[in-house]
Amino acid sequence: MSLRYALLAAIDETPSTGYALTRRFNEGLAHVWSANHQQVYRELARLEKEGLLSVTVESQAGKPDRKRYAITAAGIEALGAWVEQIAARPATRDPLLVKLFAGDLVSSPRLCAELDTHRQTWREQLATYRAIEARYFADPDTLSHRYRLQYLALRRGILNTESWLAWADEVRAVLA
Amino acid sequence: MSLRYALLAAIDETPSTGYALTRRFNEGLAHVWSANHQQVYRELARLEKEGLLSVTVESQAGKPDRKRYAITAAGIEALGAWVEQIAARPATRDPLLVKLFAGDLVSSPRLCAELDTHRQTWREQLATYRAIEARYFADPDTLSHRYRLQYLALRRGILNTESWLAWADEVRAVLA
DNA sequence: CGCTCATATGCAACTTGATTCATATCATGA
DNA sequence: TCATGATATGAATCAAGTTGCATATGAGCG
Repeated sequence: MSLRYALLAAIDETPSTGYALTRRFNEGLAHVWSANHQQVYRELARLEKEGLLSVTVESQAGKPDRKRYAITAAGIEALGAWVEQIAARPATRDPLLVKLFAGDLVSSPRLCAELDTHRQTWREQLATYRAIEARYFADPDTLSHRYRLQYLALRRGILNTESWLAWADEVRAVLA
Repeated sequence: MSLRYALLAAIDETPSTGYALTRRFNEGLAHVWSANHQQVYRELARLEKEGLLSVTVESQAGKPDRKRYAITAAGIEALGAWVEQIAARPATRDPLLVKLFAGDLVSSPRLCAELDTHRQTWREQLATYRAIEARYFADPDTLSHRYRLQYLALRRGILNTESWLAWADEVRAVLA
């Protein structure tokens, strides 16, 4: 249910095309909400049908046409109403923890190997987040309200990744 | 896809009924994988049909009949095969972060109120985890392999909740 | 006697997300 | 010339999770 609001929020910030939004939801916004292009296009079509977004088709020389979406007054209202509601925290569902739970069927080296793979991903992720932090949020005090909040979302990504890395160290120590 | 393996693992540990499993997946196992009773009963029926579980109906005096499930050889094999595969990390999808992203539509006090609600949940959760840690895992070195791994899953729950609380403090400091 | 609560099980409809397939333009390089 | 990759869009199908509804037993309470 949140994809639509994530799209509305992103488009509220900058009117964009499905293609550009897809890229954001797989890169810069992946620590907030991720979605593939099929999902994005489907939801954009729905939102437009419901009048929460408006479309303009743009012809480009040398490239296929594209549709740029902008948020409507109804869209802003819907987004505002959703944001005001207190949402329940999402349930935890993590295959890696299920594996630990089924753990006496796996050998420790095997588990360690999987963990090393993930650890590598987390390290890279953390480096990316830290780069963004240094590049765009070096001085949080000077940020506008909007970007200060986006910075907090990034901080969440950083703290989360750090906590996975710390946990990986604990696991390694126990399995060794 | 992991629900079935979480069920197999839980039943491998102790043969149980759908009712008991549902309770575990909403309480003691909620930090690993959560599921409601409809999901549990549906999946148990499938697993039995596929021969990964066997059933025994037990009559009880004064209470409805219940079905106790046990894992079969095929079930153990399927679980083992799944555990060996390296799984991709699940994508992040958090409505709370979407709200921050849409943040200039919310007032800070409103966001703080929501955060305080969640913070309360996290505190209680952390207390529960710590109680389990003290009660069952006081001396990790003496645990069997199986319970040592379950302890690591619990540790993940603890680190995760702590990192949310730390983040909540950061948010509070910025919004104040 | 009817009410609610805990135990115990399940179906059906719906929504969301993942996967597979499809189409079209143009630039670049082999 | 042909293949590849980036841009740009979407339908169709499948799997997983959510929500609503349904049923049955017995205990305890007013």
